[in-house]
Amino acid sequence: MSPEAKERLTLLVILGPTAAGKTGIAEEIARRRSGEIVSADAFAVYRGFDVGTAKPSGERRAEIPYHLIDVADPREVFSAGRWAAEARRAIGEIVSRGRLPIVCGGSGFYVSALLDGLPPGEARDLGLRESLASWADARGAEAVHRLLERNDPVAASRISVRNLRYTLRALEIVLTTGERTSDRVSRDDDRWSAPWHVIKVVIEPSRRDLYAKIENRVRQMLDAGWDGEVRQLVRGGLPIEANAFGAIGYREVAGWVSGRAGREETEREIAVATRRLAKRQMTWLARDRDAIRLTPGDAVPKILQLLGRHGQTEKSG
RNA sequence: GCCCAGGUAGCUCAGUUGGUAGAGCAAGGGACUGAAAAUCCCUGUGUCGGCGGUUCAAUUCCGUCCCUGGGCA
Repeated sequence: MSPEAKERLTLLVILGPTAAGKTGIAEEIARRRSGEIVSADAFAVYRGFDVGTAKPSGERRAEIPYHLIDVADPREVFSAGRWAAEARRAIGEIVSRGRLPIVCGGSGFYVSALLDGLPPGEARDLGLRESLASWADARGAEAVHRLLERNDPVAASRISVRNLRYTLRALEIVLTTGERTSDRVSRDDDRWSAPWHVIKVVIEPSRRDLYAKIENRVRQMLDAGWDGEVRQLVRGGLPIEANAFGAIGYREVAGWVSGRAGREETEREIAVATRRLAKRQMTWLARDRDAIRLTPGDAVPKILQLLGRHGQTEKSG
C-alpha cells in the first residue's frame, strides 16, 4: 500500500522536568483517548524502586496500562538502547490494539534514543570498561584522557579530563568498534520516528511552582515509606553501589535509615538534588526545537486539541 | 546587670599586620550519541551589624549602641 493510502499513526510524547505533573496529564489523555502509557524513566524500570521513582501504583496500572516499568532487576545496568528497543516494541503492540501510545517521562536522552536513534555500534563492554577503569585508577585520569587523545582527538577535545565517565565511554567505543565517537552520527534518514506523526509536548511549570511541588513530593515520599523500601532493598542484598541506587534520594534515604543523618536533613538534601535534576532536564529539553511547550494548567485541553486532528482511534476501521 | 565569644554572599565560615574581600554549599547558565534521576563544565558586589571617632584611606584600630550564643549573678 502506498504511504498516502494510510494515515500516519500518531505517537504522543509528553516530556518535562520531574514533578511537573506529566503523569497526571498522560493519564487523563489515556482515559479520554483510550491510550496506553510508555514510561520514559530511567529508574522506574527497576523492580523494587517504587516510592522514590513515583511509580504508579498497581491500582492505577490496572486502570491504565503502563509499559517499561519494572522490566529490569536492580542488579542490572539498564541502557538507553535497551529502553528504546523495548519502547518500540511496546508502541507497536499498543498501536496494533488500535490504541494511542503515550510516551511520558523525564529521561530526555532515552526519548531521543527512541525517536532519533543511537549511532550504530555496541552498548557498553563491561569487561573492557572494568579494565579501563582500573587502569585509570592506577594511572590517573590524565593518562586515560591522553590515551583518548591519541585515538580520538576530537572527542578528547570535547570531553573534560575530569569527566572520567565520558572519557572511558569514548575509549570503549574506539577500542571495540575502531570508530571514533566523534564520527558516530545517527543518520536522519533512518530515524525510527520518521513514519510517525509525533506530537511532542514539554510541560513547563514556572520555576516557583515546580520547586514548591518538588518539596511537597519529597515529603510525601518520605511519609509514604521510602525508608522501609530502602531497608528492604538493602536487606535483600542489593549493594549500595548498584546503578539503580543512583536514583535521586535513595542513597540519602539509606544514610537516614542507617542513622547517619536525620529525617529533616535527608528531606532537604533530596529536595536539593531533585531541583538540580529538574534544572538539567530543562536544559536538555530547551534545545528541542520541535516540541510544543505547555503549562501544566492547560496541557490536557491543548493536547486533546492537537490529537483531535490526528487521532488514529477514531479513524481505525 | 556583669564577663566571654560572635555578628562578613541565600546558608556555614575564612580573611584583610588599615588600601572596600573569598571558599564550600545553595542558586543561575551550559554540555550531553548505549551508566542519563548518571557524569561533567562555567558563573561569587556583598550598606564586611548600626552610628560616631582616629586616619590620606576603616570591613580591619578606638568608642558606643543593637542583635545572637555561652557563662556568672
